[in-house]
Amino acid sequence: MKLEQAAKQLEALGNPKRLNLYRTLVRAGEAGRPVGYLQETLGIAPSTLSHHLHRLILTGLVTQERQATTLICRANYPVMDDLLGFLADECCADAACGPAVGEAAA
Amino acid sequence: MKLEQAAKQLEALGNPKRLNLYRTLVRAGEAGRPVGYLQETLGIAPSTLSHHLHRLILTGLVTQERQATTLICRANYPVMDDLLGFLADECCADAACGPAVGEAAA
DNA sequence: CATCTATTTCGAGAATTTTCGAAATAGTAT
DNA sequence: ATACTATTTCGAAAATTCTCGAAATAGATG
Repeated sequence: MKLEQAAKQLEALGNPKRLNLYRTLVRAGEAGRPVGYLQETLGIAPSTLSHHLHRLILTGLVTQERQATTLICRANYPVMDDLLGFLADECCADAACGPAVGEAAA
Repeated sequence: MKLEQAAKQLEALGNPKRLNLYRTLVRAGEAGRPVGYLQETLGIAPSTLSHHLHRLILTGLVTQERQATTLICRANYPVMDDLLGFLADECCADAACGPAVGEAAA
């Protein structure tokens, strides 16, 4: 996985509307969801949804399959797994990777 | 983890320069890296780097610690883990998808 | 205090994204 | 072919992001 592509995918997910859309598909699983259903559920204009969907599809995160006049959208799990792997993979690759205790803003 | 915050974090990572920056920190581990080192490594103007760093810090993905005049930057692993969890968590929650049935939040 | 290094803030121009309505296209059925 | 539903493409306005140089700030040291 190249950095450029990972960035594209993260950018695609980094918009609330698109993330919500993608999550809906992730939860839908193999069944997928038709574009029309997504449009009603998310409450955005058809042209706007189409635009967002297109971006998700370009990155490979979502696929579509035609069923008559309806387009079924599905989350592409392997692509998501690759992306998650990319993020987690090189943890501490350049250091002695200890247990990473969280001094986070708790 | 709220959708809005996850989107912010993904958006922060969804820029090649920032993703590269973040990856450098992830690989650096607990040692972290000083801003100046990052600036040279990534080859961008100090003000630009500062801007990107600020965005990463706002989302919680990166933390800073002062050491004299130098600022050490570190990846905040727990935050990344939360984000990865958010993405993977609800896989197929609305479908028959095997073992992913621990969800009571939604 | 003057000065040096490290980093951020300010201000602004260029590029990109987001949004939507209107019009176009894909597919089905009559 | 005509009509109908589902979805995309086009065109354009508003908002946001990205970038950098110049000036400002934080902290250490002489």
